[in-house]
Parts: sequence; C-alpha cells; structure tokens
Amino acid sequence: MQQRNTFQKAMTLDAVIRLANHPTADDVYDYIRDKYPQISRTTVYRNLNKLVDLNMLARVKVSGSADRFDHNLHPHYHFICTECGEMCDLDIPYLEQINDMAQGLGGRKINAHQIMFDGVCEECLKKVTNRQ
Amino acid sequence: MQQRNTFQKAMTLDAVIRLANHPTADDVYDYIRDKYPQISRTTVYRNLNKLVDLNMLARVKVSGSADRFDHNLHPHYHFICTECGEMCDLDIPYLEQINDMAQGLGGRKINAHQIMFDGVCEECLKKVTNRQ
DNA sequence: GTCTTTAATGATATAATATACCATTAACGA
DNA sequence: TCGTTAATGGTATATTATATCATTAAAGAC
Repeated sequence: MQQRNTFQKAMTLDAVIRLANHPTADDVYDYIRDKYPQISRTTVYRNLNKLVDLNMLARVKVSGSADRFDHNLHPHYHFICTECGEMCDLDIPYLEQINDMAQGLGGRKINAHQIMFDGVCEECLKKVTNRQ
Repeated sequence: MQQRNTFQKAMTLDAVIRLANHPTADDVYDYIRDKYPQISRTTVYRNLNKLVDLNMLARVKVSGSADRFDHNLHPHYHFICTECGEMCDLDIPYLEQINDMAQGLGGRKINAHQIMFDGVCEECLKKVTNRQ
C-alpha cells in the first residue's frame, strides 16, 4: 500500500483549486479550518508537499514570503504586485529557447527556468489614481 | 546627518564582494565574525538591508532558502544547482523585450522581471559521472 | 463484516530565517 | 571637545516550515 486517500488530502487539493490565486500553506490551512476546525497545520503542510511530489500541484517560491501553491501545471510565468503581494499567471508564451540560450553557455545541465515579473496590479493602480 | 559610515557596514559590503558567489546573510555573518567576533547578527542583517536600499547590493530571493546578496548590480540572470545549491550568474543578454510582452497584456504596470534557471552545475555533473 | 498492517493524522517541539525593541556606543558636524 | 542621534549589540519575538511520535483510520486480506 503506497498511498492512502484521506479527506484531509482531498480537502487540501480542493482548497488550492478553489482559492485559485496561488494561496500560501497558511491560506489553505485557514480555508480548510473554516469547515473542519480540527485539521492540523502539519497535515496541510505535509499534504501540500505530497501533492507537489505527485505533480498534482506546483510550488511557487516567492520573494521572502511563504511558498505559494499553484494548480495550473502547464509551464507559465507569474506576476507579483509589489503593493499588495497578489500573484497572478501571465498569459505569454513559454520561452523554450531561453533554456537553449543558457545551455549554450556550456558547463552545466539546464533543466528549467522560472520568470517572475513584478510591478503594480490593476487594483493597486486604481488606488494610486484615486489618491491623486 | 542621514547616514554614518561604520566599519561594520564597510565589512558587510566587503564580505559580499569577497564571498562573490551570492552569499546568504549568515554566510556574511560567519565571514565577518572570523575577523571581528563581536559583530552582531542583527547588525549584519540590518546593514545588508541598508546596502540593498542604497542600491549598493542586490537581493536575490531563492527557492525556500535564505535570501542571497549580489554585488553585481547590472541586470542579469541566475542559475542555481539543485544538487549543491550553488548559485551563479549567467552571461546571457538581458531580455528587455519580455517586459514589453508582459506589459502588452495590459491591466497592470510591469516594472521588472527576474529569471532563475535550475539544473546541475559543472562540479555536480563531474560527481555524478565519477559515480558511474 | 472483521482483522491486520501501516500510512496518515494531529499535537508538540524545534529549526531556520528574519525583524522588533531598547539600552548603550560611537560617528561626525558644530 | 561636545552634543546629537544614527548605529550597534543583545535579547526577544515573528514567520515559515519540518521533525518526532503516539494515536487514528484507510484499505487489502480473510
């Protein structure tokens, strides 16, 4: 028996999908605790790790703050707002060729790349405009 | 008086330059403590933050591990080895145009982007080869 | 349906990274 | 040399995450 299906694990995956916008482990924990208060934070962290290992979720490591979890498994890039911290996917094509550029330098094996854009999101731009 | 020159701050900048390959705050702390054992870890963290604010150092945020500090202030990309954790600069051209691609999606202001490559570094490739 | 095995859970302790706070020290202009 | 106050160093604390372990429960065997 390799892997058991617990409702805690199902709830963890479900929470990441429902929270949609790249929740942190604690976002997921808070979301689940609303419905199932006896869930342990450890269980949430553990299940998020398991789901990443199983390639059912992706982990996105961010600037100083906590890891975020992504149910979008296709290669894609992220934007993070430096004002509010919100992260979103960016619908621009995946640049296979830049792995080749890096591989072309030689001396190492390139496996993958991540691109993180930063700036100010639509909501925060509105707030700045309203302030003026 | 806005800013004072202390030798602790000078040692902090010097350590990042000498350690060269993107040291963490604790790498810098350990390096300085060798010569000046009474340095406080708080002072190192504080001075690293100040030097980043003064644009004399760049902060590189990495996958789960501690922040790293970079004395190379020109825009460039990084590679991190998934085996040993070593980080290095990659000498490929900076892609101004991908900010435009992202900006072209509209709805937000794009300020910058970072690219992190991962894979296996030259040293770790040798180790793998020798093992076989 | 019951038993058995053991993966998974939940609670607590702890690790790693980083900042907050504050009394003391020392940089630097007057 | 003095006075102001930025910077230091020490301690406490916050945040994120994992380790440990007794207990619970999932799922295959019967």
